[in-house]
Amino acid sequence: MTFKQQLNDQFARLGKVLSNGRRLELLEHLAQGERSVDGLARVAGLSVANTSQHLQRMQQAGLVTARREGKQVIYSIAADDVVELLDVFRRVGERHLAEVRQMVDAHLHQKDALEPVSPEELVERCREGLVTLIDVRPEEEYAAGHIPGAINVSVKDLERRMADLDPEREVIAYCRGPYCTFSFEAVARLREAGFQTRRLASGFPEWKLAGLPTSIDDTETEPRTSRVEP
Amino acid sequence: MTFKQQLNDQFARLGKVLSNGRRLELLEHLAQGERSVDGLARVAGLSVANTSQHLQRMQQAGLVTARREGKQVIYSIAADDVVELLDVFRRVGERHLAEVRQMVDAHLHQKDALEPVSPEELVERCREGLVTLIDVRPEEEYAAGHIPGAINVSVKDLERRMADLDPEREVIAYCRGPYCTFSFEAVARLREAGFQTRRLASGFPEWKLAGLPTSIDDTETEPRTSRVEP
DNA sequence: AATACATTCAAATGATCAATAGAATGTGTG
DNA sequence: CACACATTCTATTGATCATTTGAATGTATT
Repeated sequence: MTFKQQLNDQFARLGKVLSNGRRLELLEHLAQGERSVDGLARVAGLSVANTSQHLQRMQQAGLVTARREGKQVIYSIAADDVVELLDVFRRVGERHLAEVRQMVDAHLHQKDALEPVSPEELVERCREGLVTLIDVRPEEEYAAGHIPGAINVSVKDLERRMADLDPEREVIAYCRGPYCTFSFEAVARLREAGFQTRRLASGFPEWKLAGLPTSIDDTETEPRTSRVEP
Repeated sequence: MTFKQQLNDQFARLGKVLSNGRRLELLEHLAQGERSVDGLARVAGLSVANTSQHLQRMQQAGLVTARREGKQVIYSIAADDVVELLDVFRRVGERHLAEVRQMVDAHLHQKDALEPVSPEELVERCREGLVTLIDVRPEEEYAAGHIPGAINVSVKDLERRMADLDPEREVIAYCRGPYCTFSFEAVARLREAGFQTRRLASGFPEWKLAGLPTSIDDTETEPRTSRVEP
């Protein structure tokens, strides 16, 4: 076993950790913000023991970190580059895995017809003040961080709170990321109700990764001054 | 099994493909340029049958493509984003896998002492014409593509061809990438021989990915006009 | 100190995968 | 058409992993 082989085996460990759909799902949820073990287990629909084991594997690989808070253990993404990795991963996957394309096209019907909005365009539109920006993730994730100016209308509450939205303004919805179905669903339902609606092409983690400003409980933070290129 | 789970399972297939050290090594070699099955088997030190199977798995995942040429089958990287993926992968791995850090530090002794040169600095130095740039990869890989102005001095031939190098000019060496040991070895040996020498921080695939100019058999190509940020 | 709770550990089962060797396929050459 | 050659296929073995279950650990509360 040469040095080169040993080194590549180490990198392969990272691949092993990313080789399980449940773990990828947990990572996606963690990219929204930190969470406790049973919080994650609930949103991912897994047993607590199973979730714990997956989290430990990811911790060993350095993808997530854990800290104790009272009787709970709170996990979070270890660093920004993990979100970046997740992003490249899905980008390559989408482009190359025929099954993914097919599945995405079939399920997120007329993806192109929904005309996604780019982050740049969203910034522009928000500045103009002509759009209503809604965060359709669950309340907890909104509280852990969201795009400034966005109001939290989770998909569950959408029907109920639709009356609060101004029918004259375009509504832009965003959620967890490009493969989260919340914003697709929200756009579809709002359009049925007669709203002019589009969805943000990416989600909150991508927004944050790009160094754009975020808010936590209405306390706005400054955008990062510059992007570090390693 | 929900739609989200099925989708993540598809992405996990990508992880599975990247979860084997041998495959990562094959990908690294393919990032240098296209190669036949037994060519790859030889450089990676694997059996032909084994190499073939690994390549087929990667092809299924859309990471590499194959074409027939005479009685040989030539494999190559499917798209640039695969090199990018490999890059992020190793970057995250290096930062987070304690074992990797330790292994790299131990083996590539005094990594910092070798003061790697950034691509930007290299471009500048080349323009000034004050350095000798050497490509220390095997001849085949040099032929498949290299940095303009670089001369091919494979590590094997280094001792023999050292006399051809101008002792007054700084020598900068590059190889397959940040974890290829060729350039480390070359720098070490050249320093022993009294040359002022440094290594390029990355390798040829990273150079090409960044859109910097490359040559094939002394036919220089234009650099890409701009980098697309998704 | 005793209890309740969140998380982790340990063991067991079924499934998937890497690697090897030998046979089979398909392609160019004499 | 037969031969040599590169690659792929098939079958097998040993190893690793996901998941479940029940017990054990560690932390706060009463």
